Amino acid sequence: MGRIPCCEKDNVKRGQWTPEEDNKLSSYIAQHGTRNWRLIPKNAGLQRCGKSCRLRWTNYLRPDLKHGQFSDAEEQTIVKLHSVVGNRWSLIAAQLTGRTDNDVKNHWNTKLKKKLSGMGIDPVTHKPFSHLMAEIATTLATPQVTHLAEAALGCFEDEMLHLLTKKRIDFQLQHCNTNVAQGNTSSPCISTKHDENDDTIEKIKLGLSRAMQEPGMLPPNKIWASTGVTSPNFAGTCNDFPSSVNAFLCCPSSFSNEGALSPWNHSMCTGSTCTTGDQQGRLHEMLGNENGEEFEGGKEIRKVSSIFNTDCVLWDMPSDDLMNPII
DNA sequence: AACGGCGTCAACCGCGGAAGG
DNA sequence: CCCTTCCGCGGTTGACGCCGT
Repeated sequence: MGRIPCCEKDNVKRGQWTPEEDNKLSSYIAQHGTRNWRLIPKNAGLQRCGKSCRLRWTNYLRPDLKHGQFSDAEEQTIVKLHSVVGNRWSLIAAQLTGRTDNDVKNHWNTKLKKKLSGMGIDPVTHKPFSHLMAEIATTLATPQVTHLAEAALGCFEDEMLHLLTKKRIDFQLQHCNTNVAQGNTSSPCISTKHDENDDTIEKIKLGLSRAMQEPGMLPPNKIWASTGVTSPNFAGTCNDFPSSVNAFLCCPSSFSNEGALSPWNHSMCTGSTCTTGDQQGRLHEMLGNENGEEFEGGKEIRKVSSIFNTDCVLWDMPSDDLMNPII
């Protein structure tokens, strides 16, 4: 049972490659090319698995590879493409000159995921955490919503509190410091802040509960169903949420019904502005024809042109209010 | 100086699909 | 068609270096 191993594990070296091994592999490939990886280590005089040789070549030795830091533009491209194609690293890497899928994957896992999370965006769905919470709420009956709100707040409390109370807390701290500086130590700074936070939670819960009771709450996730695309990364549009939820969830007017064709508007608009022209061109090139109707060789078809909306902001707050406004 | 925690990145593993007999 | 082999992909692991205590 089981799969035949790609090589005899007893006879192959594993772990880090030495410069000598790199030289052997590089010079062999320079002479003979990369046909038949299984034979390459034997012919090149390497005690390595063919698979290991391929990996070493494609991820490190290839002369067209770019080593070093990812630029801002590259990061933006990764985030945008990831929001469209998910963890298809080879596809994403193909859009970045000199980067491998391993590079992109590592960079995503070590840097970009954290950056997005720090901004209050779920790196899996590319939606604000709070948006997800409201989305879950729409699937529940009204009596359950209060419980949901409580449970969800346990998950997203930090982000929501940050967004909703940052200005107020900043003001309180300033106010408190001023009092201390003036010798007025009777001001209950800490307890006031705590009470305000509790108050904010109650307001959020109340708002969410009300939101769930408004008509027309269910977001139109027919976009994906109608095109046959099976994506767990559904996102509704801003306009489909009631104002009480929209207040801290959505982009403004640019999310028209046309914009709703792309569920990824939020991630496309990370930060205060959206994709630049030439980036859009490359993405269009990758995603399909000028009409944006083709996707990856026709395997998956849907409209993509609306991904590249401009002038939108992630929140209805200035970007410097985000936890970590890096993009 | 020693240690532990953490982040980064190269490398490995196993699976699925393509190609060829 | 079926089977085998090979390749590519994405997830995971482990080594290593840095940093704080």
